[in-house]
Amino acid sequence: MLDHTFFERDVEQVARDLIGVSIFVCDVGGAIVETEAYDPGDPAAHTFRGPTRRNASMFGPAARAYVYRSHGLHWCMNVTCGHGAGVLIRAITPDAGVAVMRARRGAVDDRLLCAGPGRLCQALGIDGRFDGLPLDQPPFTIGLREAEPTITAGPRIGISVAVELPRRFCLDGSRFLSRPAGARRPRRSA
DNA sequence: GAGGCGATTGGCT
DNA sequence: GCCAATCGCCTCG
Repeated sequence: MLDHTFFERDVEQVARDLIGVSIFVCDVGGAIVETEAYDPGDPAAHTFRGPTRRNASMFGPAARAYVYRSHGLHWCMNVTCGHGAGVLIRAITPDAGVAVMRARRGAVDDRLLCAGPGRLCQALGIDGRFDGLPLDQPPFTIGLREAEPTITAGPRIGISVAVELPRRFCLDGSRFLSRPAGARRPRRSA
């Protein structure tokens, strides 16, 4: 189990070190394969302009969930690192509870079950009620990674400022990324 | 108080 | 490739 000191480090390092870490919600989940780092000095971050009602949990304790609604209909989850910094979890491998994931997501290709922040939250049943919850307590379970992964860094997805900063981290060779490592535009086929 | 827009996704052309 | 869905948050007046 990762303790809070893991999350209270440089946010880019946390984002790298989360690749390969398993995350479950009520025993549904898998290994993280794609993350993005955000901090308050970053124009692309929700916390760039200081605390607001929405981003309050990002300014709270580290090692908690920051869950926000995107485009009015999707939920996305970050891991908080304290002081307005956090790591967006963009994709995991569907390892445990795949039948539950398929039921929640509808009949889709398994590669797309958790390939994207909105898809991932839908598959794990994460919504606004999870905002601010500690990650080291139920319904969450965080597992240690088994081996040192090979990681590729590249530009983040879906932002309009600070687009060139290489703050997206992907597990090399994963089939479950929201789009290929290093790419700059959303995956089209789906 | 009003208007614009988004750390997305899925469907249609 | 383009665009709608959908609504809360944020900015500005």
